[in-house]
Amino acid sequence: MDTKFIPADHEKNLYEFWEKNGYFEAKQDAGKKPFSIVLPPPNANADLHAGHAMYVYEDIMIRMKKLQGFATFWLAGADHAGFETQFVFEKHLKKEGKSRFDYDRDTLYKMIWDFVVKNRGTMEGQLRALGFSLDWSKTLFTLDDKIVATVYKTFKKLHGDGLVYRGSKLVNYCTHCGTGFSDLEVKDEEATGSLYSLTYTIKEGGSITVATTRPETMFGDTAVMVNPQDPRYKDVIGKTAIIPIINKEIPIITDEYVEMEFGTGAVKVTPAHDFNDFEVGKRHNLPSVQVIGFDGKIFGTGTVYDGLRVATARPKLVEELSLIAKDHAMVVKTCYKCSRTLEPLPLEQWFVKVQPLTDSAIAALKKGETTVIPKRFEQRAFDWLENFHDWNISRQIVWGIRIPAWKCSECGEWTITDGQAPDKCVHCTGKTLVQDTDTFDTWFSSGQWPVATLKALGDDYFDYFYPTSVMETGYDILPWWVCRMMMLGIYMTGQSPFGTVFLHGMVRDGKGAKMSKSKGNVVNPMLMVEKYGADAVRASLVFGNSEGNDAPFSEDKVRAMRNFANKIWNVGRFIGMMKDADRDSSAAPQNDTASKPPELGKDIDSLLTELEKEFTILQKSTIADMESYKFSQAFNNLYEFLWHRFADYYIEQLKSEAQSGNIAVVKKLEEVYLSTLVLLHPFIPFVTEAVYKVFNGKEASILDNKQLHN
RNA sequence: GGGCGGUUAGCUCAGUUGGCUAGAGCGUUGCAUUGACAUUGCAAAGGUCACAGGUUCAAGUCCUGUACUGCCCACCA
Repeated sequence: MDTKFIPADHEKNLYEFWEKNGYFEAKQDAGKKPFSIVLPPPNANADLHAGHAMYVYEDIMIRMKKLQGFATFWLAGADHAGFETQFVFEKHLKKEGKSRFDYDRDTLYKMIWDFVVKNRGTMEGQLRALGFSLDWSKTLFTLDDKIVATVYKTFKKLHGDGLVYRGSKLVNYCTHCGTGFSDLEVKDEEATGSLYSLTYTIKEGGSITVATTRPETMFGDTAVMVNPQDPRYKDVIGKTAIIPIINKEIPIITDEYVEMEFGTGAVKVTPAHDFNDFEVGKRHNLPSVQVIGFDGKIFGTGTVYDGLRVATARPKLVEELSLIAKDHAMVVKTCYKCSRTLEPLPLEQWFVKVQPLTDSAIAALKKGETTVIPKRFEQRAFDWLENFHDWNISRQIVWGIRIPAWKCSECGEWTITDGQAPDKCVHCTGKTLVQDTDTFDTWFSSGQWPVATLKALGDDYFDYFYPTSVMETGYDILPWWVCRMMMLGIYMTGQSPFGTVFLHGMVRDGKGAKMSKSKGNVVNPMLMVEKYGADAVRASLVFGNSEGNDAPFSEDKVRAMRNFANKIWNVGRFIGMMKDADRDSSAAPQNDTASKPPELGKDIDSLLTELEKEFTILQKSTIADMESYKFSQAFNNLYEFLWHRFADYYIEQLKSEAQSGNIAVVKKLEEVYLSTLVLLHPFIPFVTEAVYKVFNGKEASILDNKQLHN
């Protein structure tokens, strides 16, 4: 054995040994209990970041359950990550001086496909480097035919059950990225904007002034609104206001929604470009006039403003009308990808009517079919589920699963299929059908991931492993993903897709600050693996943290854990040397103690008993802690025991005895040491397996150890 | 405006159902060492557990309030 544990000399070989010998392959076994986790599929196209390393909790659970004799299955997969990937690809195109508009749909799709396929191996290699015991023999991709087939089927079923409808609503639309988003994808930015006073002449005489942050939308105004209780405007209700420049006449109406104290107490109503106004418009049967296009430019006003972007039109209008502005703290909705301001635009989309789905998810949580750990996140799940709006699942991008809906050119109705192009319209039997150009929101398909994957592998897998045991992921995607998986999983199968939701925190830098490129504090986990080994990286994320809390990640901490791995290695090395010494001394002719059994001194005897006892308690508490998802505590106890009790105390106390040839002492040390390795293995698989092999032979694996079987 | 966290050694954090003489990692200081490991060992310094009340034989741990701080959500134009 080397004097140091050098991860690079072992990790790759050990991983290959496990993978080649099928240690990670799931097998249904009627004699065993199943334990399954579906890996949140990382973006196929991107490198792993520190957050992905937190999936170590899944590896810990899987390896522990394997050691306990369960039939385990950790399902690997990759996500096409629709918009995310297309966004990256477009940046890539831009570098070559091109844009998405230079290609037709099929070509663009094909190009992105090749781009993703080329990069996908990187991510998978990184998961391997972290030592994750994923079953690679059953890897799936979110665009695999069988997965897509399930997504089509679900959509059709939802439509058939009246839970999917086509609706024209306002959508937060990014005119730069060319797509709309769901509520969850919108990022609010605090900003100091300007609140302008905009005056409309009243036809019957006088004028009315409204307060607005977006004067340019006045071209699309279809009413001016005041509070019915407002004495100031008593006389103008029902009269007609005239929009400046275009001289369009619009009514002055009343609605309780107007806050008298805000601004001037009068509001312009633009149903086509404001969410509140859209609702007001519906209540009062106001027409909706769109004046901002999907390209972000003003149109249809018949003025010089046509063709101007909002950002250009606004100052121009402010100048032309000499509008007076006041600083105003406001929230601007921006694109979470490109950070540009979003425009609310009217668009026909497919919506999922969420209430029946959220109801069943809430019920599953209430009756404990699924439990959330840490508990505080369960409340959050309830809050989300109770407040979901109908879910817009259409995205105006190419990279994704195209929606299997065809519009009839004759009757204008939609025909939904489970994938194949229909030969005729189901409403009027018309033959000219055009497929929707939109694709599904990625979360609509990934929301079906646990069901779709197991179904794709075959009913025997589905029947044995569904519902899965644990869903482990970051708390940040509880609403996006976890809630949707419950909603859709229950809808598809009648059962919640997982028994436990275990949420981990965000990885922070060494100072506890959010990692971000602009701050330059991003720690690359793969670099740390190269430098200090996967065991060290894994351990550093678990050690001294509390589950569900954000976890600081720093080189210092990784180094400390590297030292621990090395300590484990050297304890093994020392015990190995003692064994060799015993062999040598018993072979020595002048050794007369070899003929009689070693007599344990009283002190030695009680030390060994004490050691045995201490280990037994440790093993029990480790199992109990892990059952209750207190992985960090389990690991900290193991660390403390192996280093500061076993090595610093017991070995030091028993050192001379062992060196002078007391076989019983060496044997006991070896026994407890190897048993501790088994408990440590889920956390730091490489060094434990490496040492285990030193003691048990090259072909042995600690994963075959039966110490934890019942 | 709501909701949820956090506030414990110089730094980053643990502290499970109240029993703590309050811990860890890193950092700091001193000593040790050619035979498992300097990626080491031994020892030490360092905390009125944010603040104010309360419950209790006993509170870092439970309750109430305050301050500061972080995150999430929300249609005031």
